[in-house]
Amino acid sequence: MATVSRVVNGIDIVKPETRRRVEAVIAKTGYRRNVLGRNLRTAESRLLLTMVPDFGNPFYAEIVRGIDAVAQAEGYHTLLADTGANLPGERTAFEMLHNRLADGAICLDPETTQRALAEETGHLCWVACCEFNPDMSVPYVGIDNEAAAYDAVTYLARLGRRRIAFVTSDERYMYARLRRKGYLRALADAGLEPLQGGEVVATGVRFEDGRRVEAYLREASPRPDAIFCVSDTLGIAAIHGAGGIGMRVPEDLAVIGFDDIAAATMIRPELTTVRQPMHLLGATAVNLLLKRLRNPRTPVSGVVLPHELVLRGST
Amino acid sequence: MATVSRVVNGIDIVKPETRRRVEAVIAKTGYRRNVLGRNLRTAESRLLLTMVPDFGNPFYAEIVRGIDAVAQAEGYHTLLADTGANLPGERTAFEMLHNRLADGAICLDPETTQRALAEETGHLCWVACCEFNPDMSVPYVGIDNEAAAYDAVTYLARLGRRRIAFVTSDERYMYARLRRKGYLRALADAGLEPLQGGEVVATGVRFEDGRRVEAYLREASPRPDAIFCVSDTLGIAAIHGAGGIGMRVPEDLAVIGFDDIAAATMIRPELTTVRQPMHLLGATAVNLLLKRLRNPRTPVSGVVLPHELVLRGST
DNA sequence: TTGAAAGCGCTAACAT
DNA sequence: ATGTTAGCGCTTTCAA
Repeated sequence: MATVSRVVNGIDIVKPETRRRVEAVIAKTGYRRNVLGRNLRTAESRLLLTMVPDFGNPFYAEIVRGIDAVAQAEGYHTLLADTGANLPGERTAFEMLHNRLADGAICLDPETTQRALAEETGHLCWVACCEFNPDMSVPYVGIDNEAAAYDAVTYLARLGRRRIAFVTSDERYMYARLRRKGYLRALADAGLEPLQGGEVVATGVRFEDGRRVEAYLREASPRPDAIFCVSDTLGIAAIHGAGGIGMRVPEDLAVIGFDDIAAATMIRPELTTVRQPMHLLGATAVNLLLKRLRNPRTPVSGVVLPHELVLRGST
Repeated sequence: MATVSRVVNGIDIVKPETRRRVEAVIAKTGYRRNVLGRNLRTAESRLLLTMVPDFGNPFYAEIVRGIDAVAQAEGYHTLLADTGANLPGERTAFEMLHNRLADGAICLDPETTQRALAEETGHLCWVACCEFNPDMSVPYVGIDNEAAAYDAVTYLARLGRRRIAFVTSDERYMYARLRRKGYLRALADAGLEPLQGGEVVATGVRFEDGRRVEAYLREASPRPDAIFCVSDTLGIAAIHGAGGIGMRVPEDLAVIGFDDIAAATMIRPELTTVRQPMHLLGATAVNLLLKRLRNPRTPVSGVVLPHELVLRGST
């Protein structure tokens, strides 16, 4: 039994002849070691969990690819949990960490949920990605959302736009709150007033949620001459909605989105947006996590990655 | 120890007084049973795996929601594995089944990979969703892809279109092969010849892969007057590409996609497409899986769900 | 109704 | 270099 274990784990104090024999039997019987037993014994699974608030948001896809690429290279498996952006869903995922079903997790969930959990999780090993709160004593990686929004809105103001609307969604997300802050600061610095009634709250960032934006455009008075959205999906909806009521983009309405998902260049006009380094965001998150996993005493650290305003036809 | 186990599992031969005491201690000490130990003992995890070939394809999102909804209602957890549509990725996921880390799986991977695995998997419990081969002796749920494609192309022909192009992608997917078959049969029945050079093979079905479609449109000679795509993402790219070379949709080019993802109604013109009952597809898959899990001797069965041609502005 | 004991499959320490 | 033993945390007989 012990020798088989050594062979399976590649511990090389086994005599070649013995190893050969063991391998032969393994091949013949189709034996496979039960990972459950191993995990129970070693209290390690070499499995990482990615907690995604909404599987349907294309923004997360590229991040997940970044995560998977690094994790795989480091000999870890990855699995995704769709938490539905709520506490019970996240708790379920953390349960798996407690049970040592997974060694660590990367959490993309709203900052509010993260905070609620940070108190319960004790010593569990996880990092925050995209959504984070520097005060939370959890390692994180993300961008400077306020600065990014500031850049986008300032650009609109420089273009001469005066009535700049703002489309946000679920403000349980820190990123949404910060982008609003950046929006307001940019307005102030440009000497502009927030547009009356120009703060639109969508129910989420799925394409479907963009209907709310279209409704706003239809009814707005005064009409905006520019619109900054916290997500590309919403920005695309804004362009669609503008078309529906005969507003021309960008002549009558300039639109800026956020993320730079693939669909942003599949519409007309193409969407100006703030690009996030999604792949790198995911890759960095895993590296942070692995560092802590290998040495739990590694001090908590945060990484802020650069964003980039990508100019296209919608402005 | 045994009594605690009884309390935790809600076995009600425990004296109320004892139960109360146990619960008090549990609350005080923050004890939580280790699921790994339990799984090892019971050889059951109450966890289901969904194997997704490409996390970035929005088509899968709604299916996954259907899966999660039913699974949760039945007391199962679900986790997603991004297999990358390749054998090693899928094998890794199946490994988890072997290890009893999960009880069963729903597989959305290409039929070719599925088939390769069906031979290795032995008695593992899994079902095929969307992608399936009725001859494989694995339970499945999907739509009639050939008939659906036939309907779409026949509709184009009835519209008077004569030069109907076909955009497909990765033909490791059975659905792609079947849709091509439906396309060809519809042409034949309408007395049309396949358009010369009008079969475009994209590298995948992501938005990015749509560039291939745009290139085709730019260079095609003769130009098509209609185009049927095996995916909405590709259909959206076709509309985008048409705009880039001054072709009007639908006047110069009618476009039909496949799936009815949310983005289909976020572009102009909106995309005519073949709708799949995604939520139901996922829900049915779980039910099939659960039936087998509860009684492994349940005969292998297949379910074919109805599709629907949704008419919009692109035709 | 409760407790004691065995064992799920594995790995790590120890003894050979 | 190999085998023996103990024990990871749980559930499930079996006895009390």
